[in-house]
Amino acid sequence: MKMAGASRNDRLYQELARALIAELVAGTWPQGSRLPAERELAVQYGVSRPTVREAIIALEVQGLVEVRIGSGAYVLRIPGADDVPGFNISAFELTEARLVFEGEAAALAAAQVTDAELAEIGALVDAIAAENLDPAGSDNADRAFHLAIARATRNAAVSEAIEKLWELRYSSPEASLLHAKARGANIKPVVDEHTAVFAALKARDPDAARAAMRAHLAAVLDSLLFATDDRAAVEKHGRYSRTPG
Amino acid sequence: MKMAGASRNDRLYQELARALIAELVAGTWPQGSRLPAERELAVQYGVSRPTVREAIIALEVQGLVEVRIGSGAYVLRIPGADDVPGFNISAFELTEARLVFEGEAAALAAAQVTDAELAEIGALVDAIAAENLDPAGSDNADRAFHLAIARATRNAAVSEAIEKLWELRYSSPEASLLHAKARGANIKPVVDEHTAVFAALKARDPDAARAAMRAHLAAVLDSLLFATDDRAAVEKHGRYSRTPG
DNA sequence: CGGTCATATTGGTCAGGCCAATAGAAAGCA
DNA sequence: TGCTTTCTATTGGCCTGACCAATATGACCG
Repeated sequence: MKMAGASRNDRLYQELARALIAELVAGTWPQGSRLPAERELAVQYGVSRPTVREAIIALEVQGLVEVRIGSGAYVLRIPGADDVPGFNISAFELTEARLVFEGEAAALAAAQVTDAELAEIGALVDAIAAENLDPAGSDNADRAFHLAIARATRNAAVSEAIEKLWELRYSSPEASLLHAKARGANIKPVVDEHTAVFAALKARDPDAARAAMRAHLAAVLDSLLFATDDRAAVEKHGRYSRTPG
Repeated sequence: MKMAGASRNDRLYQELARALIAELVAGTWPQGSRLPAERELAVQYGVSRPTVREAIIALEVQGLVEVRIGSGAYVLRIPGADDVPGFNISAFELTEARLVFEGEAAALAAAQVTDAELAEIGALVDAIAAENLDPAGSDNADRAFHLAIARATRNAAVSEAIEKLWELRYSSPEASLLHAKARGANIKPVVDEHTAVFAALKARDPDAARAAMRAHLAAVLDSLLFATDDRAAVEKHGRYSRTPG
């Protein structure tokens, strides 16, 4: 199997799912049309039928296709085509907003976090480490980590607002694309940064938590800069670097 | 296989996925813990391993679990634990969140704001003053003032998140009720507070803007306290009063 | 011309197998 | 004793091949 954007350590079905989504975006199979049969896709992509099935299920769960027994898989929607709310928020804006907001959330959480939540967050740090071994892997653990901290503030409004930021990330094709592109550049540091945030929370030190979270997201911002040529974005950057107060 | 909530014409993996999610909700496998091995689940539920794999992939795509090769599937989050839309967000939580987030937004805006935006914001201060003369008046100008500042950050993600907070205010019956109740108690000061924020923006002083915005929302928090008997909420308050840094 | 039925196609599921990564235990070493 | 290395059982990843059920297609017949 030879697919663009693919990487090893990536489970085959994810690789295939990405390839199929790329085909959807490319217009190979228009909305409402039928995908090739599972057996056919298996031959085309050089994988087994179970792998094809797994990839199609991944698309199905995302609401991209609908499978009709005995008939085939039909395209429900093209990813990134309809998303009305997904304005054109750039990955920079998003990360800058997160830097500011999640930094404060971390500070609040440090003063509120319970032992149970600390255990949960600690486990997520490990999960992130595992997740990061795969350069093209998902960011589920990463997201869960940040949302867990937001929840630890005990303020539903805070966690709702931060969740909103993550939603924006996924609804903005540009943002999620650039993030994916930037992943491979900042692997090991990310683990240390998350560990630092966790340590500050564990110490229940609000200022340290804020600083650690800001440092982490500043690093993410840097990795985004490496992944783009947009000089305007580069210049815009920097205005969020300092710490508040 | 005998599972609650199952329906025919339902593919087996979907049925299984639902059952697994039910287990998650029931607490069978806590957050961070490992699910039974695929082979084991297959025996437990009387299905084949491919079906178990498909169900787990469905959970994985939804961000519920994370699969680590050679190790197992680990619970990332419990569905329904966090995704309870903000219908029960208290006015205190909301205002506390605004204090933190809008404070930072004001600081960012101070460094970015244009003369045109300053003129707009200045006009809104007057509008707020006029609005406050009417005890039964709306808070449209107030809202417009805060959103204008959010927009002046030049960061769509920031303004989206802050808009989200205002949406929560209106979608939460309790919050809007208490806000209405607290009106009238803090009329004149509110005008001065907004004027202070405006002055800091005009001076393009980020720290002053943050402080002014925080002071304003801290005052709102106080007026909310006067309007309630909830001692628990009163005690909870105060933890956001200090300025960061 | 329209309805019926046989058949090919397609997804659904299973069984069983082998490989690679992981993790925990056992053995070896300092 | 305590740390490192090695071995092995466990676990997920992926494949082959098969059979069943639902669907779609086209030939056949009234």
